[in-house]
Amino acid sequence: MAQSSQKINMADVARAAGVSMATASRALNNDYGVSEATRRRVLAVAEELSYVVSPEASRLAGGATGRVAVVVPHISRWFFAALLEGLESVLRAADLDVLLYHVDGIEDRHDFFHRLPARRKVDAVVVLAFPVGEEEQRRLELMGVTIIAAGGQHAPYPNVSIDDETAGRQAMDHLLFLGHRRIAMIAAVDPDQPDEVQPSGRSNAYYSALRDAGIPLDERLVVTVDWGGDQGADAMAKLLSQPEPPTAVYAHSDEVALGAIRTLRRAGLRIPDDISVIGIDDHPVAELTDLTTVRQPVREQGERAGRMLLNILRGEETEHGVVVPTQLVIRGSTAPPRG
Amino acid sequence: MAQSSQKINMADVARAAGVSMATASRALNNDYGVSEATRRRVLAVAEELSYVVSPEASRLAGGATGRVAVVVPHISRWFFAALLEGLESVLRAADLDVLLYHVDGIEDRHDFFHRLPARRKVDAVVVLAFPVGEEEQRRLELMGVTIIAAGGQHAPYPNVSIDDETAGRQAMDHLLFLGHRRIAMIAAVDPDQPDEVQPSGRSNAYYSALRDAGIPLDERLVVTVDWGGDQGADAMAKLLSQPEPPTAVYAHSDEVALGAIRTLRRAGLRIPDDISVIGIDDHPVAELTDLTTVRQPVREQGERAGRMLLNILRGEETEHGVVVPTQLVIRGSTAPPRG
DNA sequence: GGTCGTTTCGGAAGCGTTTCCGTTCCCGAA
DNA sequence: TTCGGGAACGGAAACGCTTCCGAAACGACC
Repeated sequence: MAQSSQKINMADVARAAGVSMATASRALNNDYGVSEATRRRVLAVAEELSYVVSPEASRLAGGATGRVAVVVPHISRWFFAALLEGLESVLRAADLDVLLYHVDGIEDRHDFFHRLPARRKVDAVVVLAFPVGEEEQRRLELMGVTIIAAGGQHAPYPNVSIDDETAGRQAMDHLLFLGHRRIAMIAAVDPDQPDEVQPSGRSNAYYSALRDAGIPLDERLVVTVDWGGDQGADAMAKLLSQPEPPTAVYAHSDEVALGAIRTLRRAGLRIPDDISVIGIDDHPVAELTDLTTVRQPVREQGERAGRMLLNILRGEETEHGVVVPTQLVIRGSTAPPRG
Repeated sequence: MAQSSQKINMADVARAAGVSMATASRALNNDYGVSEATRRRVLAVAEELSYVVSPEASRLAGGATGRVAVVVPHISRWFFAALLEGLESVLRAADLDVLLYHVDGIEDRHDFFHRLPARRKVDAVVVLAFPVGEEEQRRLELMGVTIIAAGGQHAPYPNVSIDDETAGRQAMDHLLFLGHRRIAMIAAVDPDQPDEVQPSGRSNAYYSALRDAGIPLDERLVVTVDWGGDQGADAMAKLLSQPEPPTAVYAHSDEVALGAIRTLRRAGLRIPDDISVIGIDDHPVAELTDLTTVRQPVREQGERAGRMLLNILRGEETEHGVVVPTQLVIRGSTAPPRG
């Protein structure tokens, strides 16, 4: 049994199976043009010799890399990590390797698109949760690989995401349903994504909900801040300093909502008795802090994106834009206004 | 602007730089035997042509892959994501690509080590925050690649982490300093890491702190649960159901502490007036929820691990075991016991 | 000025596949 | 019996790099 466990290659397999390398290659790849008998023989020999094709050589000679690049910002935030987790799971199940490219900050991002380190290293690129600019699009296409997007603003690529406006409406409608009329909004923007100058779906929801409810807009009740808990806290402080503070706060995300709550608590206000707060996302912490929110299936978005990619890679048809549903989750941070 | 974006290879670069491929290769790889002037010229041309070496060809010919595998569990938890973030940043700065292998659950993990998908695909493997078993060690070594660990139990590899016992002592000593004598511990274990049967440093800290303070151990004040916020909540409920509840709770992690707090709040208890709670980690949410905790520099651990790896890959000397310091962060969830 | 040691550089042989062209073989149709 | 056509298979040229080995250039030293 003590065989020379030297590095054996396809030539060895071919020889042992009594076929040419060409045929061996075809058999090993389940390619067209090999008789069933031959294929079986080759496969058996390969198994016997516990041979596996060299991915490097395979790729060099023209095959696929079996790798996909994932570009993701802010990876230590739950949302992005969860997205990544979902994506990775289906990709790896399909025997694809995931090359991680974390881009934080606008310049980091520029750098990435400028250098395109993924070039000729992957079969596809998945852009997680950020908009792709014109110039960036061009460079991406230059790579000549499949591209898809997930979890974010609709890129011009196949993508999966939630409907932000609907999610926002679910939150606002809940507040309105409870009887609130003086509702503030803490809008959060990602400072690293300047493209997002146009009003977001989550903001639109605020305006349309008020309009539909016949409540006049009070500009002072809208505060826009950079994304983040601390920013949420600051925003809440600003809101609180007004002559007629809101009875409810609609925050664009759970983290921002948590920040707002901290300010509220420190100010001695009770939640939801004195003021209601609602977020969006259903961050795991939301459950631990009894925060009412609108849940979006984050991991699932990553998974869907992964499956989409798989389909495309296989040359199959696939949906182009998938929208996954969101859902109101009522917890302890919202209640009817006092009175 | 419409340049032919054809695939260019090293031969093109060499030609453009007026050198042979051999020299170009050496220059691109920062190899020995190229004059500084030549090297610069080659690099400039490469940049100009936005050329990157084909990892496949490079590897095939005997070079390095320029890739490192990162094995990480629970990626959507802040701790792991932050670790990864730090690691990735230094690795990418060094032009190494990161292959992400997410292993969740014990079987997933076994599967990984059994198949070792990273085989021949990477130059090194970084194991993030989980202990490596005997058998796994063997298989890892079989790969013949560099291996390091970060953020976790000391593996038999170069690694960086915190001193769990010290961290625990910082938390316990704070509670004791405030005057608490009836202190409970909610110990958290990772259900996916059965290796961790031996008492952890965080637990040891509890016992030694009590001993040093001359406080007799009350077994009923120790609850061990699986890691997680909900589990923390359950543990707290158990603690609360006792005839003589604690005046302070030491939780192994911030998430667990938050869970405990939820139970406390729901029970109508006020924090820190009625009961103090302290966690470990300084999860971003801790700041938002005014949770006193012991901070560990997570991102930094990832970065240090990355630099260690870089050193090793370069064949330089490097420290074998790095311990980064932790620090007590006093916020609003702890106070002296009610007198 | 000649010899020897360094340093820098080029030629070319692989590395292990895939795939483009053929070639052979077999079978049914004419 | 011959011929055409398709299936099965083989030869060999890429694929893009690294590296061994030797050549050339350049000083330094005697």
